[in-house]
Amino acid sequence: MADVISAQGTGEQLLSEQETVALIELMFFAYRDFVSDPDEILGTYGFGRAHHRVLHFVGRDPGMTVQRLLDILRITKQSLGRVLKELIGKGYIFQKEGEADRRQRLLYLTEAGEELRQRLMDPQIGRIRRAVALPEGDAAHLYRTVLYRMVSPANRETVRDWIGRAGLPGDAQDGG
Amino acid sequence: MADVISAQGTGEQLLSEQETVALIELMFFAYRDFVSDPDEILGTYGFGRAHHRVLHFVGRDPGMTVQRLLDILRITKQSLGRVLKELIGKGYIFQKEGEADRRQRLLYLTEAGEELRQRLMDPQIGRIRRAVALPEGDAAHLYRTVLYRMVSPANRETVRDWIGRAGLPGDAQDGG
DNA sequence: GTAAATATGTCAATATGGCTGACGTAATTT
DNA sequence: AAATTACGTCAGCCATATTGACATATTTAC
Repeated sequence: MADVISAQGTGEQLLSEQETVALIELMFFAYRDFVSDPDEILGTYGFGRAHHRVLHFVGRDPGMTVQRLLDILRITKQSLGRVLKELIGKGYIFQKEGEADRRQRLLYLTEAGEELRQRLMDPQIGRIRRAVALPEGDAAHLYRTVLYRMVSPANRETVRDWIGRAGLPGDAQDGG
Repeated sequence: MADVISAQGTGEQLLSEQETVALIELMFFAYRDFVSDPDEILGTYGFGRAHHRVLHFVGRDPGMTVQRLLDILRITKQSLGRVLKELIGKGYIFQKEGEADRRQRLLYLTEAGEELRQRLMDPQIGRIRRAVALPEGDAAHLYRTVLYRMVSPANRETVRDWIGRAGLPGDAQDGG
């Protein structure tokens, strides 16, 4: 870590281009392997990554509306439609009419859905736990902070609201 | 950071499921935004994410073979074929017969290719630099370490060889 | 020197997961 | 009563991946 360029005088340093490129590529390799385990499992069910996302987020917030799911996934309702239909058809998700607003079709996981969601998540939990199990300080905290700061400022409030309960660092003062 | 479960007695701690799920989701959100800037630029060229990957990796290792590129990207040559043909056709990449082995078609960026690669990389460099510009210790180093440990052990040697020059931490003792 | 393996390219068919645009229905809000 | 919202669906298109098959040139192995 010798070739850093000093920055705003606040103690932070500007990463060299070479070091930053290494991080860009590590993002690619890490993400590739991060999704490889669930991908394999999904294959045996005839599902894809899109199904995983739906299962995961519905499981995290049971009773969510279709619109909320679309906002999180950032896809169109037509794209979601096919995936959702398959998940419902195969008995992993069911819908319930909203009580307050009967236009809504609130989303829930069936028992099979909960099971599959957990099965898909297990290898990722293991991978992350092992990755952050470092002797040097609080690696998990710093990792979370950096990932959070990778999110575009315009999206941070939404992300923060979603993650919420698991605790995020105080919002920093950068305009990325 | 209260609800951690102590682990192997080496000072590391096991992350709670809740905290780990937050990291899983942050991976998703961070990666989504991380690729959003290049995606926008690529659209104006009629290119997609696949073209970006090819431009990036060829630019990082000019003269690489097609096979080496396939190994890095982990796609089939048929998938690469179309993308490569478009990049060559539009003048961003050119091929040169290998001198030692004349079967090889070594890959290089044209000047336009170099320019586009840099243009696509710039916002990602900025995003990462801002994300790791933290007062708390060496955030970049820790971030790189964690990302590296997210890579499957079976792939770490390849990744390490690739990243190499930018310096990676000593290989740790986990069997992820 | 012939046979086998390697590096690359290409044709064809298929799957997944996105997209836009248009239209319809039911329920809620104004 | 009219406008808006929540949702679903049909149809077509695009990008990116897949498998399998086949061809060509070159290098390596026996």
